[in-house]
Amino acid sequence: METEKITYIEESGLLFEKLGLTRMAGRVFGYLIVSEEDQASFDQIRKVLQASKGSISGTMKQLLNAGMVEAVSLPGDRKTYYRPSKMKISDILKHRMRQFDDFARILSRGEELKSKKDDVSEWLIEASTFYLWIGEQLDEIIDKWESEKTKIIEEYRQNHEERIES
Amino acid sequence: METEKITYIEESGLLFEKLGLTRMAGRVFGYLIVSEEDQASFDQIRKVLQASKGSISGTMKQLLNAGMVEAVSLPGDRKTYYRPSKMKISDILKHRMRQFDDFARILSRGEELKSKKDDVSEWLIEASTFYLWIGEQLDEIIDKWESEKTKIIEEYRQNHEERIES
DNA sequence: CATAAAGTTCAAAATAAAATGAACTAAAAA
DNA sequence: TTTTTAGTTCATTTTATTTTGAACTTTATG
Repeated sequence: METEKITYIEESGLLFEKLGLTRMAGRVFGYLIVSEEDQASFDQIRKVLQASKGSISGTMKQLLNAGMVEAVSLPGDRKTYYRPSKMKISDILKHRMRQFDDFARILSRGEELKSKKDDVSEWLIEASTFYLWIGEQLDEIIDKWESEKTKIIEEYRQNHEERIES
Repeated sequence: METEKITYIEESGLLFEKLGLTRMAGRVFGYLIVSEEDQASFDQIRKVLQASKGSISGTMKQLLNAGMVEAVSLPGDRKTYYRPSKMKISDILKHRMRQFDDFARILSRGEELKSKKDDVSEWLIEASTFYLWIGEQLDEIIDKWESEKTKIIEEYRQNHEERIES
């Protein structure tokens, strides 16, 4: 495998770690992305990433659970193959936004626990309202994306090409 | 301190951990929120949370760095006091959105590294465009929030009161 | 049915992250 | 200037997370 791709796989690992997932999950996802084959077998992944079966087994479970990869099985072949799932990208965002809901909730509960109303209380109300509101707005935006994405992607593609040509 | 508040502080710790920060940072933030005093001293925080000076020192640095708390000093008093910062709540969101930029970037770079263009490539283009686009949309929404927040908060407040009365 | 390949499980080992505590620095007060 | 208080630093310890590897389960195939 090309050095560039190996570097890429490691960077993906580091990013996943930053996002609160595991490094190995990032490596597997990165590998599935840059691999030229449609899918990779368990053992192929294990060999490329030089990890143990146990580690790959646990990682695949994580990724399947997060909906980031899909398992593929073929008739007449007892192996399991994996590929990046073509999940709705907006679902990842929606999922991540739940973190904001949690944050909003804790701010709002904090406000309720205070007996004295001061400017921190004001701030807490403002902040928790913001997250409630932004959640609603985002739902609308995501609907817009789903209905107009072909057009939007085309616009971005043209912009990108212009930049390359110039 | 009331049991409820102690529970709250611990829950805040757990949430911060889930968000990728430290448990202690969450506890300190939670405490500063529910404390009835305008600000808390270093040693007061240390005592309430039963932690070492070293731990509090490092945690306060983290929180100051993340812009979540502010330090206050008073003339004729060598202590440093801390309070939750009244930062623009939308800035926290903006900051968190950088994670999505990173994610978009790695998807897009993965697409560039593939020599074969297949449906994973298509998906990568779609996904990375989505994050670019959503970032722009969010900036607009945040502007809207900043200019209309008083009105929006008032609307939410009324809704909340209605729910309580009924 | 017996064999072998493909994965899973889980206890133990390795690694990483966070907290402690003691020695240190800075700055106000006596 | 000396003392005291407030906080920082950092090596060590504690705790939590990840990985390994060997024994086990499952499923296909001769």
